[in-house]
Amino acid sequence: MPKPPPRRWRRRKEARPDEILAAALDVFRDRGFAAARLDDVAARAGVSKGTLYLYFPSKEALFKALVRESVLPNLIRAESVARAHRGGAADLLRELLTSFGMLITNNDRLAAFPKLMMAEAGNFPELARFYLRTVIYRAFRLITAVLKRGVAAGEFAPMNYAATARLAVAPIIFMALWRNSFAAHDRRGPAPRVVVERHVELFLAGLAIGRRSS
Amino acid sequence: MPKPPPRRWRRRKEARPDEILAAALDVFRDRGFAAARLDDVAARAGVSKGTLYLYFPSKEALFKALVRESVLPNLIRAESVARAHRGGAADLLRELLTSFGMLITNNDRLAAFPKLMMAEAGNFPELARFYLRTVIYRAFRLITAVLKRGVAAGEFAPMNYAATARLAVAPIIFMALWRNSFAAHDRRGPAPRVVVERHVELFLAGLAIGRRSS
DNA sequence: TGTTAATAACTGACTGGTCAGTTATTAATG
DNA sequence: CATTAATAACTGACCAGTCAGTTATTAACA
Repeated sequence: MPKPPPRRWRRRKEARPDEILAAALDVFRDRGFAAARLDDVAARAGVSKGTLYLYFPSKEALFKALVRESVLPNLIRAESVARAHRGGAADLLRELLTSFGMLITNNDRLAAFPKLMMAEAGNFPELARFYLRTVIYRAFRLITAVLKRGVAAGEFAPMNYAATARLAVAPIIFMALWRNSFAAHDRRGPAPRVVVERHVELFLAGLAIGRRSS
Repeated sequence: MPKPPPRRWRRRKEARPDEILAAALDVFRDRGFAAARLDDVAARAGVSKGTLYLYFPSKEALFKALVRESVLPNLIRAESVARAHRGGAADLLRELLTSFGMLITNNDRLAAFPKLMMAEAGNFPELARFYLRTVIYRAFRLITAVLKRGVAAGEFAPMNYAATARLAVAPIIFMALWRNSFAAHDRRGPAPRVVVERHVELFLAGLAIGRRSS
């Protein structure tokens, strides 16, 4: 009796894109954009390399799609939290920074983006401009709005907004980068959560109207 | 009349290593470690690729030599500043962070290291461990010592040292990374110097004994 | 309802190009 | 003229993107 020929693959037009994106994010996270092999992405997605190109025209397009699907929704959620918030600016800022910090220290896949961008911006300027416009400027705008709200309400001392907005996120981004670079070799370091909490505490203390530092 | 055969190259055993290192740092800075071509390094050093291998056994060895020659001396200088300092811990910390910030925002070549390490640590774990041991832990140890000095003197409130040491340098590293990734595409951003100054101000204000933040 | 023609999802071998590291050879120097 | 710094051609491995061919699925028809 002739063996029934095993089914070698299935048509799954709907499910492919998401599976490919998930696989791509994992491989990009582990190896970086340039060093990631599309063969590996395909293998992880359970598909052949040719199939990748049925759904995404290039490696770069794959990356842009990832930013839109994985990063942007979180930023949009943060914007709506800010819009809905009714308490003080310090409270809102604490909430935004803490949840950003938790998100990025608990979620391996999200933590990959800062590393990917920092690492590859130089060699893929188009990707850098895309990320800057789509994510970074938008995040800075959100933070700046909260800072201004706080100054207007007399909660925060007057400040250089652009510089301070960068300082609000810098340590959180730093921890995300750390997680994807040195954390694997660093057994002594403090838990990322602790660093984030300490940052929020220190940052808000510095922002508050009151004693001068020197 | 026979043309005098032009001299095609010179023997310069002493000068080569430094010239090669300088060229390598430039190329690594511009393209990252993995994407840097040794052909480019050689060309920039005015030498052929084979010559590189007379002086350095591998691309990785080239990088380690760079860390030892370019990064370490600055760290060692900072340690001796700290040892010699006779004023308060806040003063010393301000001085260390400011000069670190100035160094890294004014010196293109030094600013390259954080980017290189963050970008390549995943794919070159041996390099990551080397940098962690040789540079990062040593820098954390220095900052921690200053923080402890400040707490002992009653200048700073008690704290989690490991977390706070990371927060002291995080924004400065962040600016170095920014400089090598997004700065080229970012016309609006504040001057790095301003961000560093603002960080030092904010950080020291947060550290000081006094009002609680909430 | 079983057979077959048409379609489109999917495969994987291949191409063209890149680059770290090697080696046979050449030329500067003492 | 022996030594060795330096060259440049070479090798082998790697990988993004392509495309001719294969197979699952659907639709038309008997």
